Amino acid sequence: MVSIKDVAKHAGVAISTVSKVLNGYPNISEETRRKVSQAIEELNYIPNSIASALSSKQFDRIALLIDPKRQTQAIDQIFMQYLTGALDKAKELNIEVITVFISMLAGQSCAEITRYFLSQSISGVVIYGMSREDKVLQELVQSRQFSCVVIDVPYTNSRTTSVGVDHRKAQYDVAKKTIADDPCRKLLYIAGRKDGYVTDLRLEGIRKLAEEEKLHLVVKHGEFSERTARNITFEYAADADVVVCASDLMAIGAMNALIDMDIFRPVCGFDGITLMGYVGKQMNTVRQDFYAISSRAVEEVKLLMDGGEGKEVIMPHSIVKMYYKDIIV
Amino acid sequence: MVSIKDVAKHAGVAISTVSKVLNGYPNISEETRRKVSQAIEELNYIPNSIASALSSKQFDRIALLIDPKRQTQAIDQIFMQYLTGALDKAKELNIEVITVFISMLAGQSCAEITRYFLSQSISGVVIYGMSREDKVLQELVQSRQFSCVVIDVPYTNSRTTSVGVDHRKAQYDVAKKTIADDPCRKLLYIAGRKDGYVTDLRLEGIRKLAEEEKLHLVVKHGEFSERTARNITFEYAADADVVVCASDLMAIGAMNALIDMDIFRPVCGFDGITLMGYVGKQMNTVRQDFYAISSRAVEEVKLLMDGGEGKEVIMPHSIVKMYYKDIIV
DNA sequence: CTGTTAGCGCGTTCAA
DNA sequence: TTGAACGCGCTAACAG
Repeated sequence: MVSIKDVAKHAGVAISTVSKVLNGYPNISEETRRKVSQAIEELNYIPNSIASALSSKQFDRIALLIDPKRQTQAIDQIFMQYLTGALDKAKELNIEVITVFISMLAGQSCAEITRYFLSQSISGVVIYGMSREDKVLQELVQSRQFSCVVIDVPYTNSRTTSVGVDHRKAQYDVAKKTIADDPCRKLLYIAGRKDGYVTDLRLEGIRKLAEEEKLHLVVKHGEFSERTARNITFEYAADADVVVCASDLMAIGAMNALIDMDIFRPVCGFDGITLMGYVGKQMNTVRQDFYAISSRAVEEVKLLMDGGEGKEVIMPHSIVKMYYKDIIV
Repeated sequence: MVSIKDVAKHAGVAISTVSKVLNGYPNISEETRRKVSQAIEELNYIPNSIASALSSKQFDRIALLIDPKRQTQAIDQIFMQYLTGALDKAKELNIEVITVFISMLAGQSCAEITRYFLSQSISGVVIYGMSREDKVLQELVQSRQFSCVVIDVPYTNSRTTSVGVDHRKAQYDVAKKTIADDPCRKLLYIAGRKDGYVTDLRLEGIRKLAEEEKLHLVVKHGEFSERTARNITFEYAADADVVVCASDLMAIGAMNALIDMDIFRPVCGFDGITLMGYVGKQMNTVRQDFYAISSRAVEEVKLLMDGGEGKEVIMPHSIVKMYYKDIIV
C-alpha cells in the first residue's frame, strides 16, 4: 500500500505538504501542487479514509434503521426506495452509511445500541418506521445522544427532526378523489393500528372529509394487516358505498374480499406501491415519494450533525390512480 | 470521549494491558482483568473501531453491489432478502458492509471504482446480478484486486467465488412438476435475455425435460420483461399446452395475458417471489432462498479475504406452489 | 504476567 | 510557502 509518506518522498516534499495539497489548502505554490499531483498520479496513491478519519476526528457516519418486521415482503419496495434515496444523497454529501435492520437490534437495550453506534463512530441515525411500541428506539431518540431523523413520526426535539407527508391532508385528499369519482353516502374506513403514529392523523383526515361531505362514517381498525382488512370488508363493506383504507396492503385485502363477495365498491389505498397495480382493479393512492423523503432525511440528519436544531419537515404528496398497464415493463 | 488511555490510568495499568484485556489475550491475571473491566465499566469506555482498524490494519469491509436497474419494483423483495441475509451474516462475522447500488457507479471506469473501494478500505465485494454487459464489473472481477463473490454467474477465478442454485436442474424440476400436474405435449418456454448467464442454463434444463418427455418445445426470448412475455403469450400460448417462464415476472405477464385471452394454460415461474401469489391462479416456482444464498455469499467472501481460493458453490432449491392464502398476513 | 516502545496513515500546529 | 514534530486511539512486538 502506497502511503502519503511515499508520495512525499517521490515528490521531494514533506508529508504535511502532500496533505495540504490533498485537502486543497490555499498556501501552496502552483509549482509544488503540480509536483505533488504528479507524484500522486504516478504512484497511484489512494488516501486512506480510515487514517484520515482518525486524525481529523471528522467522520460523518449515519445508521439507517429499517424495520422489515411488521410488513409483508410485498412492500419491500418502499424500503428499497428509502434505501436508494438515502444512499444516493449520502454519497453526494460524502457521508458513510451503515444499514441496520431493526431486527438485528432486537433484545438490546438503549444503552447497548448506543454503545454499538458509538463504537462504530455513528453520530446520526435515520429511523424508518418507528412505532409507539419501540420503547428502546424512543429512548434512543429522546436521549439526544445522536442526531436523529424519524420518518412519519410527529416527534421532534433539539437533536431530532421529523420528515414525512401530511398524513391528515393526504388521507383527506385521496378519499375525496375517490368519492368524487363515485358519489357516496356511507363510507367504510379501515384504519391502521390503534397506537400507530400515523393512524390518528389519517383518521382525522377522513373525519374531516366525512363531516364536510356529510357522510356516514364507519371506522374499523385493520391493524395494517391485509387479512384483517379482508375480514372487515367481508363484514361491513356490503353496507357501505366506498371503502377507504389507511394502507395499500389493507386496500388489497379489501379489494380481494370484494371480489370474493362478488360486489363492487370503490376502494382506495394509501402508500402508492406498485403491487396495487396487480390486483386487477384500479385504485387511488397517495403518491408518497419515498425516494425523495429519504433523500431529504439524510440531508436533515447532516444538518443536525453540523449543529442544527431539530425541526419538522413536511414533504409534498399527490394522488394517483394505479393501473396494471402503467406498471408492466 | 474516553479513550483507552483513560481506562489505563483509572485502572492503574498500562495501555497495552487494557488492549490485551479488550481483545481477550490469554496472558492476563484474573486480578488485572477484573480491575480493567471495572474501569471500563465505570468510565463507560467504548473502544474506537476506527483507531483499532488503523492500528491492526485488519479491517474486514465488503461492498454489496446491488443492481435495481433491470428490474421492476415488484421484485425489490429479492433484494431485500439479499440484503438481510448479507447484513445478518456480516454482523455475525464482524464485517462492515457498504451497500452500493450499481447505478451509483454508472459511468465510472473499473479503475475509478477500484480507487473508490480501496479508499474505503473495501477488500471484498459481493455482486448481485451481474450481466454480460457489465463490462466494468467483469473487469473488476477479473482484475483480482478484490475478493469477489458473484451471485448466479458461473464464473470463478482465484479470488472469485460463485454462489447460486443449479439453474439447469431448477428449471428442469419446476417444469417437470408443472407438467406432472397437467400432462402436455407442446410446451411454450419463455426464456430470459439472450446473453444472460442464467438464460442458457435454464434453457438447457427445459431442453433436457423436453427430450425426456418427448415434448414439442417452442422457445421464445422474453428478455425477463413482463410485457414481452405477455406479448409472446398472446402470440404463441393458444397453440401450447403449458407455459413455462424463466422468471416470475414473465410468468405473471403470461398469466395476465392468458386471462385476457380467456383461455387456461398451466404457467410456472422461477424466482419464487411473493407477488406470484397475488395474480389469482396458483403457479409453481423454484424456491430460491435468497436470504440463505446471500448469507452464504458473505461467508464465502470472508473466506476469500482470509486467503481462500475461489470456488463454485451450489445452493439447494425446492419447488413450491404459490397460493394467495399462504401469503396474506 | 505486565509495561515500554514503536508505529498505523494522516491532519495540524508552529517554527523556520 | 514549507517542513519537522506531535498526536489521534489503538495494536503488536519486545523487554523486563
